[in-house]
Formats: sequence, C-alpha cells, structure tokens
Amino acid sequence: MIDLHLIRSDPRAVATALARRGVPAAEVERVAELDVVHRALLQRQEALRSEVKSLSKEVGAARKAGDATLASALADQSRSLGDDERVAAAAAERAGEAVRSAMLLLPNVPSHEAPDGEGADDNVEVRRWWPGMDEGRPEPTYADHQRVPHWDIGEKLGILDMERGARLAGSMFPLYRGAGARLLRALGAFALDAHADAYEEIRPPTFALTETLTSTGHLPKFSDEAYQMERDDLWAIPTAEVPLTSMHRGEILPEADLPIRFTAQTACFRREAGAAGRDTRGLLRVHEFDKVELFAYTTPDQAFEAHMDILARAESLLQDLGLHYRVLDLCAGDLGASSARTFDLEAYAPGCDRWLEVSSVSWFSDYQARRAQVRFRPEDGGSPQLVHTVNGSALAWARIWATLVETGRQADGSVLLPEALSAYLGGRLVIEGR
RNA sequence: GGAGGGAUGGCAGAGCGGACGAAUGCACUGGUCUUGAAAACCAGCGUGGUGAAAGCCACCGAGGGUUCGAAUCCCUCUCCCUCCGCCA
Repeated sequence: MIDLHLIRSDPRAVATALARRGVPAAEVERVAELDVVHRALLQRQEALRSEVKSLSKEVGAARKAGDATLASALADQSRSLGDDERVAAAAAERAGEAVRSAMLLLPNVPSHEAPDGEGADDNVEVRRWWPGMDEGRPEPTYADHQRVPHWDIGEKLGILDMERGARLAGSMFPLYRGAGARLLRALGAFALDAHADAYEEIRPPTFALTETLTSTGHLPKFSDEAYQMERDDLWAIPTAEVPLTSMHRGEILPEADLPIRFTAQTACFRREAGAAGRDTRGLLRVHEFDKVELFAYTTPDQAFEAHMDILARAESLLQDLGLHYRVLDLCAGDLGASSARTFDLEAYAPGCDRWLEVSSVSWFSDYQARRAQVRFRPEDGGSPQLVHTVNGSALAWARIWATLVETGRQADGSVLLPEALSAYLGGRLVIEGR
C-alpha cells in the first residue's frame, strides 16, 4: 500500500506519480474522499465512546457511595448512549473498510529513476552480455543446428514430454524426464549453493493463505492469475516472493539484524488467464515452473545496494551458464503493481529466436512492508519504521532449461551443457538421444 | 479425528467484572556513584488511530455476545503444548 498520509497531505503529487503508470487521477481522489468520510465518522464514534466510559465510572462511584437511584439513572443514560455508539461504530467500520479496499487496489508509486513509457516496447535496454564479450569477441551468431526449438529437441532426446504432462494436468504443465529432469534438479542446486554465502536457504510451504498473497500485492487485484483451493482458503504460490515476504509479517525487527536475506527454490503456479493462446508451445509459458528466488528485508538506506546485489547475482548465474542475455530497465507503464523499479533479465533462445524473461529483479520500497506490517526499530531508539523489500529470480528454470538446450545443441543433435553444472550432473555434460 | 491444558508488553510472568494500558522480574535507555567498569540506587521504557493542541480512542491470540462497565463471564474460530487414534 501507499502511505495514506501521503495521499492526505499531497493527493496531487500521488496522482501525478501514478499517472505515469496509467492510473486515472480519479482513483486517488476517490481514496482521499473516502478517507475524509471515514475520519469524520470515527470522531463521532469516539466521542460517544468516551462519554459512555466516563458515565460508567460514575455509576461505579455512585454505587460505592450507596446512591442506588443516581447509579441507575446514570446507567440508563449510559445505555442509551451505548446504543448510539454501536450505530456510529458500524458506520465508521464500513467507511474504514471502503478506504482499505480502495487502498489495496492502488499500485505502488514508481521510482523517479524508472524510465517513462506505457508498455513493454518502452522498456530500456541497459546492457547486453554474451560469452567472450569481455575478451572482445563480437555478439554471437548461431549455426543452423542451434535453430531448433527446445520442444523439438526435448521430444527427440526424450527429456521433455509435454504431451504426457498435458495428460496428467492439462496443457502447459511440463513433464521432464531422464537427463532433462536431472538438469532441472542440477540448476536448482547450483543456484542455491551460489547464494549460500549471504542468503539463508528456506524451503517454504507451496500454498499460502489469502492474507499472505495480499501482503505482496498478488491479491485482491490479481486473483485470476492464481490457483485457489477454496475449500481450505489456500492459494498455490505464484513465486517464493509470496512466502518470503511474509516470513516476518507483523514483526518489529532490530535494525542491527538488517538486511535479512533469504533464498528459496519453489514450484511457481500461474494460471496465465490473460495469455490464453499465446506462447503455448514448449516451455515459453507454463502453469508450473521451478524458480530460485532471492529476497531481502532492508532499511530504506540499504535497499538500493540490496537491489543491485540481487541483480548482480542473477547476471552472474547467467554468465556462469554461458548464456547470451540482456538487461531491461522497465518503464513506469510496464512495472508490476507492487514494484517501484524493476530490471528484467532476458536470455536469448536461438532455437525459437526469442528473448525469454528469466528473471525480474524488483525494489518494492515500503509498499509490501506496509501491507505485511514488517517494521524495524531504528538503532537510535526512534519509533518503528517500515522496512523495504527487494527480490529477484535467480533464476526461473523452465526458460533457462529451454535456452540451455537450444544454445547447446550440437551438429549431431546432442546437447552440450555448461561446465559450471558439471559437479551437479555427475560430470555428464552431454545429453544424447536414448 | 478424540480428550485435556494454554495464548497477556522485546522476553518471562501476575491479574480472573469497576480507578488495569495492565504488578513484578529480566532486557534496554538516561542519570547518580566510580580513575574506568561492574554492582547498587534513581528515572524512563509497547503499538496504532484521531486531533492544531490539550486530549480522546483502540489494542491482553482472532471474531462475536452479555453488561452501565470486560484482559477478567459466555459462544465460535485459529495457533501452541500433552495424551490417544491415524499416517509418509
């Protein structure tokens, strides 16, 4: 959530900032109006409440003094005020709920540094990397044998079985087998080990409560995107960001503990409701994929460095895997609702000739922390402040799998995998047909 | 799934219808004392809402109820502990 005080004190500034991401000014104005109504009702209720309380004290005093007549008269008066108070309280409650619902739907204020723009076409490419670039080699070109899409390679080598995945769970649920399944396992272990120096490894639950998805901003606005188990009021997590952000929900952390960093590999579930019919082949867009996530709670001062650390780590993995990739600075209009600034990493997949988003590294300022009520007590003893949250994928394995298989395809149809995975693959870096 | 016990401030822990936002201890902060430190002593020390401010209001796991008045009584739920059952 945005800070309601900010909307109260300077609604136009908030409206101007949100306009960069396409939010109509009327939405901000509406929140400001609901807030005025709510506060008026609250004041009325509290005044009544205060009177009931002081009358009640007088009842006690009168009774103690032995004046039963006065006590009962005061009690009558208090009872009648209490009835009024209940009515006022209900009205204030409804008004407060209206403010909160409206606030939950407002996206975060974008960073000043996020470039202007309306959509994906306006994102700014900030750099590109390819193997050998540092030694002055030119950007790679790809041989014909690398121009085969991974779904064909996967089927031919018997390492990806989309058809049987569909039999089990419907389309866009991949099933990996043999060396393909092992490759996936290797990637996760490789990445978790790489982050172990500074990020505590977590294995969170795969399902989460409504409240948990609300904290990150995935609910209430994007409920169509998530799988829900209504009977148990649980949702399948769309990313490890969801459980990790709520690890310290409702807590006040000592400043000295920050930054607190976590890494986790989880399955990620997405309904892809708005994308029906798009990218349906292979692993381009699937309902379930594994991903290693990096996450940190920070003070506001630490947030930038923590954001850059996650970006550097995600890039470092891509470099270790020898993949050709680019870094995009997302424009205000393409930013996720909770994010203030995001860098996307896209790996080039030569077989399908596309740049595939394999990581999204975001700074959420205090937007998620306010929803989750995660604060820290400053070392100088001041009152608690909201933390900042940052996170990023490092990395999303389905698309990395696709990119590795296409990039590593050799003239004889086998696939050569990067040396960095050797220890995790038992030294078998070549996948050949069975 | 069944039976019983519990949930109170950063932690421990009292309170079980009226002056309780809450005893006490520990921790923490400031001070006195000391060459310095420890000890001792003194003082302070929860969060949020609202208000220009004084203040007022809310919060004792969550939600509802009884009452003039609820941390305290009643109901429902959640979580934790013990035992039984079941289970990987």
